[in-house]
Amino acid sequence: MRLDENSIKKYNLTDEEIKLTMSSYKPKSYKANEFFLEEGQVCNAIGFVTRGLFRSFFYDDHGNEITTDFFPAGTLIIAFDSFNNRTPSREFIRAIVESEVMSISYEKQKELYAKVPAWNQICKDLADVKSHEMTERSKRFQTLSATERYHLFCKEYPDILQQATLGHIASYLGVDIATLSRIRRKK
Amino acid sequence: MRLDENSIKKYNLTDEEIKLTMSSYKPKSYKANEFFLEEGQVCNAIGFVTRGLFRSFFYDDHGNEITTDFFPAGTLIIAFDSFNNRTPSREFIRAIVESEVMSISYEKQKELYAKVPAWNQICKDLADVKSHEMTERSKRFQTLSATERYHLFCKEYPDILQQATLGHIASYLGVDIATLSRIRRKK
DNA sequence: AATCGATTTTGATCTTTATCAAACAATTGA
DNA sequence: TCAATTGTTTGATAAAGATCAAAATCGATT
Repeated sequence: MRLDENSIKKYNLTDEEIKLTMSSYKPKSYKANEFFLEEGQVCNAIGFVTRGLFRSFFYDDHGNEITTDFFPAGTLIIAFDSFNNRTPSREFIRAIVESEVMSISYEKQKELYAKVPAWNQICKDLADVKSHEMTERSKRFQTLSATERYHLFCKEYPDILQQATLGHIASYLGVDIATLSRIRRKK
Repeated sequence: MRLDENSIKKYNLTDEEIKLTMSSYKPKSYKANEFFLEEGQVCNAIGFVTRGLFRSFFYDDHGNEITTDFFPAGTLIIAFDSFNNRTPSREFIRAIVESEVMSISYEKQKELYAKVPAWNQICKDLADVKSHEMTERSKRFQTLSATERYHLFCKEYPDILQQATLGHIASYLGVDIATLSRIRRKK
């Protein structure tokens, strides 16, 4: 989920509101492999990735890590369900490389809702974007082969391609590691 | 997306608000194969299915109909992207059997926002539910075989199983028709 | 009841993807 | 720098799923 200066403009925030928003966010650094969120925790913050790359994943029945999403710089990092419903997350979110995040706690976020009304709309829109993204992702599984999904991934996320391992990408695309290795070679 | 009396209770609507809401919805009947929404139209209404079954679909590059969702009684029927962004839909929504829908226009919906504040929260929550559903759907494509996806579908939607064709379900699950026929036989 | 169209099943075959195991390469930390 | 770990490639083989075409079934209509 991407959030940048342009996309925020249309909400016409006042300088005061922008200041309030900015001061609510705190920067934090993450070493490679450090967790933004561990399984079983309630997701207590929304993070805005300013540098680096994260991924979210869970363990399937066979104990394999299944990557569900990547969070490069410029995107929001959040365990949606856990954050919204205040329930323990069944996912991990972990830095792939050294990263930096501006984050805001659940409580601060609630305060912002009251002080900066536009935030309600922003969060509604974020939920819409998220559901759109997930719908597109499902459509690809419905209609594309493993090879096609991989090529689309390469085109869309050339940056992630450099930093994530083959294994991360394979599980994200729902393909076996060995198979993805062969797909990659053929290009 | 399901919406029933129980799920609506937590918003503590006043009698007045409930009356306003109810009077904003108009019933409409659909014959089998009639369209709730045709491709290229802007989705101008949210519908609440009271009877019957709908499905949404689009055409892929080879001209095949790809079913993206089913809408049985008790669920909301809406082309999310189109409705929210006021853009022409790339999907069709069509009745599978004779059906009935309570629907509200985009404009009326906007009015409700103003008159019944809780509707903002309801719609935010609906977006959250939608993104949750789509995330789960993606996870299944990532981790389950065609057979496993089909069995889960049978368990979760025994009613749809009776009314939709094999072809509808096959494309929904991302499986070839012939393959799904064989999967079904083996059970 | 006969017919038309749509849907489903089936057989034969081909392609894609998974599995298992081993070798190889890269990375990290002592 | 040298293990030790982690990640990637490769080969052989099996299983899953797609494709094509024909036959069978089902429903609705005349």
